[in-house]
Amino acid sequence: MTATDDHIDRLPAPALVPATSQAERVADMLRTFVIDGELAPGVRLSEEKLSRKYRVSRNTLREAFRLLSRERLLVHHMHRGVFVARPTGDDVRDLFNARRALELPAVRGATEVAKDLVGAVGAAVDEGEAARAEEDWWRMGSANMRFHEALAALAGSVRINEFMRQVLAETRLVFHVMAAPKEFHDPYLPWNRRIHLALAAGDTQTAAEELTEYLATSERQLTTAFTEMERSAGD
Amino acid sequence: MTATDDHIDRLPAPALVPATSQAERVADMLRTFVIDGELAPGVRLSEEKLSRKYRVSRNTLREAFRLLSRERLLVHHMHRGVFVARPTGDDVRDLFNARRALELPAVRGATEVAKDLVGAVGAAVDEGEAARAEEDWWRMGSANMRFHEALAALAGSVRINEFMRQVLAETRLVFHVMAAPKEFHDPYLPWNRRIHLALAAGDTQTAAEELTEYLATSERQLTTAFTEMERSAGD
DNA sequence: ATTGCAGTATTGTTCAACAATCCAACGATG
DNA sequence: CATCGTTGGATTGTTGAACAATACTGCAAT
Repeated sequence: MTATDDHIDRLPAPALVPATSQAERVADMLRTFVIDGELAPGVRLSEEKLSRKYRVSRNTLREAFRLLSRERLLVHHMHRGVFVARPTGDDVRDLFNARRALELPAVRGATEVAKDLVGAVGAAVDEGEAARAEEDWWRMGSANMRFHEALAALAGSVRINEFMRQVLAETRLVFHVMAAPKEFHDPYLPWNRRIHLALAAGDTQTAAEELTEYLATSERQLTTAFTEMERSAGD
Repeated sequence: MTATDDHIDRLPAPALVPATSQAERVADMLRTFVIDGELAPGVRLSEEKLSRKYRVSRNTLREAFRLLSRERLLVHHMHRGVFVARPTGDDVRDLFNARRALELPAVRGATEVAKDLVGAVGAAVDEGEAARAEEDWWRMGSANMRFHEALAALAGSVRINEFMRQVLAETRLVFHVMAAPKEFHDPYLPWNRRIHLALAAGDTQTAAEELTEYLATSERQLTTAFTEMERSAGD
């Protein structure tokens, strides 16, 4: 042994050794189900059925529900149960406002930022194009989410990162409300490429302009589909 | 009765009639305790004692714990219990990064925003000065938080608003780690006034510059105090 | 068509029990 | 003296059952 214990200090922080609880595991599972669309927006999650299916007590299940409700993926109606969130047109507008507030400033300030953060943006684009080549539309959607996550990460705050992940998860719900996996992501891939190229070249101005258009176009596309949908549904 | 039911439609939305649950009430109470500093950072919250004191079952209490852990006000250590979060110097830096990312762009884009949002900013400043006149330092701190909350609200997203509230609540914890109520808020009041004046005049450029300085100064003040503190504590 | 009133199903909450784990104290060992 | 097992006690993790409170359904009455 050496005289000092410096090696110990270089080990990963204890927070990285999860030691996860049952409630968190269930929450993780449900979260992926919701994000993947296996649990459709609006469906009710019966405490009894779920607790029996996944062999956890109702109490533990309810702890998981609380976590996911705080993330807006589930909504809790008193004495009625928890439901998979069903975003409305107003939610879509709010989500895009939030994304503009997060992504645009992050891109604009990307000059004095570590290069590996920009690299992560490019990696997400690559991943998206690879998925597109294999016609794996689901993976393509994931890559697109990661792309925007990487943009927000340019701000350099883990809290912002977490919040952005949440916003994107909710955005994913929006896509599930109106089943349209391929056509919606398809035209945006080259846009992502252009944004990354501008970023890598240090041209944050162009990157921000492209992103602004991107978001406006995407929002318009979604909101029109939503208002159409809500008009026909809630006549 | 009239022929239509339009009056009904104008009533407040059902979400505003909370019908709150026990767990949420307990969470609300604990949240204010933490924010007000009645529960000091680092203290452990015993399930048994708290459940007996507030006449709720351990399970209900645990639901409340989950909510507050998600807000970073409490931290959950497996098999050890929940503790009031004790922010570190890294947390302080991250919090200020987040605030810069949220507040500065909101201020810069405040031109095409509703006037009442800017009005809310001014109201917070007034409140702060009124509190200062009465030497109510605690209320002054609250007003300062509301001021920054109002700044972030210029972005026009309820999700951003909620996130900002969370960030500010955590920031409040930082102040409790180092007990210094008055001296820390005191010099910032005139700064707030200048920022609001610039905003009201439509000079978002000046407002953003002032805010940038404000945040940098505040962060420097806190981080130096923190590193000093952590150096002496964890030698 | 609306209102009033069962009955039923589900959630809200509590309680008690046990398993799993951490922690502090003690002693053994080198 | 410092370090390392061991042991016992305290606290959390999780469960299952029970009961209360509430929402929903269907039907009868107006």
